[in-house]
Amino acid sequence: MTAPLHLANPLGDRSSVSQKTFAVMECIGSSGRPLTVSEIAVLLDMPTPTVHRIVHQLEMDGLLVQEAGSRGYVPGPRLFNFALNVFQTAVRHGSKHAILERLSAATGETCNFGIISGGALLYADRVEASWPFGLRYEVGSRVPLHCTSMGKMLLAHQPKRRREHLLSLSDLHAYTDTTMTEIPALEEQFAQIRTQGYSVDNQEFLAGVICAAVPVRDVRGKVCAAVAVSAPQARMPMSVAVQHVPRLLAAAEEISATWAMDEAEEGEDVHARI
Amino acid sequence: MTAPLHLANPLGDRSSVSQKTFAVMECIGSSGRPLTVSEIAVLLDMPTPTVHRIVHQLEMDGLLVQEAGSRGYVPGPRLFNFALNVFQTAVRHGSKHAILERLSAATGETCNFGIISGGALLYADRVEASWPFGLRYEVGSRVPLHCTSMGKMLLAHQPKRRREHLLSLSDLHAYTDTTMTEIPALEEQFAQIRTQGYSVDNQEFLAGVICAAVPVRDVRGKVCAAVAVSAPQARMPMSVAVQHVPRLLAAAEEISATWAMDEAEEGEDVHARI
DNA sequence: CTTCATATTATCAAAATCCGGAATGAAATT
DNA sequence: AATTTCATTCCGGATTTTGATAATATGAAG
Repeated sequence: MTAPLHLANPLGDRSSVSQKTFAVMECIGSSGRPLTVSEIAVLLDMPTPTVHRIVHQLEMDGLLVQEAGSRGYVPGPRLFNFALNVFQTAVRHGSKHAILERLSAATGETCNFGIISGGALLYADRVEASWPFGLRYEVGSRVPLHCTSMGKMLLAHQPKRRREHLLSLSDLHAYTDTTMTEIPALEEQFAQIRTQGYSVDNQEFLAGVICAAVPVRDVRGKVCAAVAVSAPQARMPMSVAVQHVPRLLAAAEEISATWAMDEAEEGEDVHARI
Repeated sequence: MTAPLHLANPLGDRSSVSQKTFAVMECIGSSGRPLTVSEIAVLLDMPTPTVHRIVHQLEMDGLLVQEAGSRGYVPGPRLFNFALNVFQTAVRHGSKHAILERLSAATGETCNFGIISGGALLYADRVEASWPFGLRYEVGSRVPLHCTSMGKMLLAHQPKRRREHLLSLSDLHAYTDTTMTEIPALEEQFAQIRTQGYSVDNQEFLAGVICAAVPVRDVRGKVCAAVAVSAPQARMPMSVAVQHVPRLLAAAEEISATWAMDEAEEGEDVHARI
């Protein structure tokens, strides 16, 4: 429970069966070729009997099939079908991504869209600037809430109760010497964030990296996500970051608008759609 | 172990955690809209706490995310990425499908590609004839081995040991009055199938349905899959079905040829590809 | 603002599953 | 035929899973 959430789990935990099972499917999916039981065992560093059990189960479920002739396994029909369905729901995702791309083009920097997920900030979408810049926090990564611009923005707009809960899950680790680790100081900043309408990260998580974030509101006006721009200080000092805020706000507004459209499509009974 | 495999499990067993977990993901994927914990519980007929636990775990793993604002969950970035990978491996699958389409056009009937999977015959691919014909065994379905043309073809070419094992798993259920349920009679037919190079199903599984199948061989010449044509007897009496055999053989040969191409691409160290 | 109905999340002891080393069996390679 | 590699089965101890119950949060209605 007091899990070390510091950074994103790079390949996922593997403590539960489900996690191991998904890891096996992911492994086969990303390799793009038939994999044998023992190859999977090596790639995932798991005991052979365990992999065998999982693969066998997945075969019984129609999720994997043995490539005709060879000994390797490939995604089965049911998995293709599942992948297709997941993909079709991506249209919603699409319009948001396009907005981020325009924002990135306008600012010339990397732009992110984040939400709170699992007690941390999840990079739900991102568009990289074309600049050569080593640091890569990919989509799906999780970063701490208390020392990132999007994290602080979202914390600032949580109900007090939930904010306290979220902060209690964190150890408020000091990643750099500007990281804020005291709750009173953070609360003071949250108030300021609510007033000024944007938040910044002045190298509080990664030395040399500056970010600025604005809130994204849902149909009812509640803050539910954030949009941010990030870049090395050398290229984007704080004064420049702040100048991007109006553009960020415009993009956030556009994203909110896409949700209003979604809303119109819905409204049926649960059973009607399946 | 003595599982009733008669027909395909329509929505999959749900005895293990992994199966339940996948069912939850599948449910969200196929609904195409955000689903809440309790909606999922209703749809899958599972206890709410169980669904809650699974969803929470999936959220932690980055596979699901809570749709900004709402309480419903949608596929997360990691799941999109996975779906993309699974899809990319479909190109390989693609060439086989094109061959089946040509075969279906040439014969004017529904054509299938099947393999043995999980002790039954799995429809790994199929192309439907445009004729109006109610019966639909979709891709991913499993049918018995002992009373289908593809099943008998594949059984006939298994090593004796494995064939005995596969038959022992089956209860040799009599689906129609032409179904063969005696091992000696089946063995006799297997010998005939090996000699004549094709197998037929004379309404042994479904009354009124005729099928003919030929073997597909892997690079080393071993039989590893089957191609079949099927249609209602009214349209395709046995005499007509047998006339399609040369076309079937040609298609099987084409499919084998695509594997020879695959083979050329492979041959690297396991670690090189991930 | 308070109350009520509904949905979500936490708890916990019993029960079932999972685990993986070791042994065995099958198949490819030399 | 011998050798090596890979796949599969076994099995009892350890860990996880389970789901009824209860506490809590949310949102609507009064």
